[in-house]
Amino acid sequence: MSASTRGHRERIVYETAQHLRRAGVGGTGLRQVVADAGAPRGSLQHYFPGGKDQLVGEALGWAGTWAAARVEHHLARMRRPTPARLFAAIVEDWVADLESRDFERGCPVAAAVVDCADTNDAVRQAAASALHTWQRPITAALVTMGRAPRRAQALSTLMLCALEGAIVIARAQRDTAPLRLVSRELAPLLDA
Amino acid sequence: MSASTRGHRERIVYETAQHLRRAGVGGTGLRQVVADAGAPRGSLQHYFPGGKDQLVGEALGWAGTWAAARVEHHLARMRRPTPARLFAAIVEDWVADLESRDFERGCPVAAAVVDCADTNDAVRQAAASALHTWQRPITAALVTMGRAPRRAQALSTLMLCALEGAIVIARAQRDTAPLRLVSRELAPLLDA
DNA sequence: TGCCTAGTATGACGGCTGTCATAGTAGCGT
DNA sequence: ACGCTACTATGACAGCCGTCATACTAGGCA
Repeated sequence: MSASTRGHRERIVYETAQHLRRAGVGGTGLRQVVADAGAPRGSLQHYFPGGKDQLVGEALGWAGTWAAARVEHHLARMRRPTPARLFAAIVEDWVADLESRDFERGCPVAAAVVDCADTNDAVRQAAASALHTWQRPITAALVTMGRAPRRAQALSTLMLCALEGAIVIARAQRDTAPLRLVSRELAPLLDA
Repeated sequence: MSASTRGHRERIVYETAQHLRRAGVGGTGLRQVVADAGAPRGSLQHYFPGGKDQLVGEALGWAGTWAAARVEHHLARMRRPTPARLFAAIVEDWVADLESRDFERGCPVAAAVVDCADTNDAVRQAAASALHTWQRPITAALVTMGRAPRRAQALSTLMLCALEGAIVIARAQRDTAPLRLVSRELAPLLDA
């Protein structure tokens, strides 16, 4: 397996995730994905014999892993981390992304859930798994900050709910104010 | 305009909204919509010359109006309303809907944003407008409960963000726990 | 009676979708 | 040199999509 071919596979997964963020599952065409990835069309049936479902599933897996890595990244950079500061850092990532790309892209997990939760259980499970991958390091960090495990779980769930909803509303309004608002409003509750 | 034909138009709009909730914009086929609405296909180009965009826009408008009516309904039934109690009532609507329909349907506004925010500005504006229609009575109610206008606006935004995100996550996990959680966790903050 | 409008019916159109069958190439191990 | 594997290439397939053109029916109104 040469380096370039492995590159093809990874680039297809990455590009799929980006397409999901822009147009959802139904709006993501596989021909367009491989074209944007600079990969040959034949790679699709070679690397993803499970078809679109497999590809979308891997894209969600990649997104979850990436999001978890961002959480770790923020934690590593903080001198005195608190739940609210962690949340603010995650939110700031999204503010920057939305503003720099003109609200083009949302969360791929939300896109998959909205399009497939009722019609495609494999994709729904992949979305749930990605969410879990994302939430786990947040919960763990809150525990190290002194919260009881149950409490940490509740607070990280609250963070993700507020964040996902704020992303949707921010894109609808083309305004990042909702994101900043949830970060600010939840801060005292998170650090209490 | 006879009663039955007006019924056709309204039923098409309603059925479109329900399809949006299940499969998003891309997954909603117009032939299927009119079939489920019990309406003739010809009604589509007669009532909605603007095509799918117009239809989706009207479906979002209907959804926003319906949601606002639910808010008023809850307020009318409460003896001593508080922000947290209003939020709990709205959340309970969604818990009941998700549980009774096996997590089939989410929020049509979120579906439209996720699928079209980048590719279809008319639909995006309709979604923003529906959100506004929904939020307005909430904000107004918070003002009558004694919050300053700015504060009421912030709190109602927080409510909708947490709610929309919790719906997405609940559908991913097929579990209404996130909805109940945001209702419980935000209560002290809302009623503070 | 006769027009005019509202609503319905139906078929066709081009385009895009995911999937599959088939054939081809490159390169490495033996 | 041979064969095997990894990967690429390409065309065809059926199916659904939104849209449009065209023609039909019924009912009110003059």
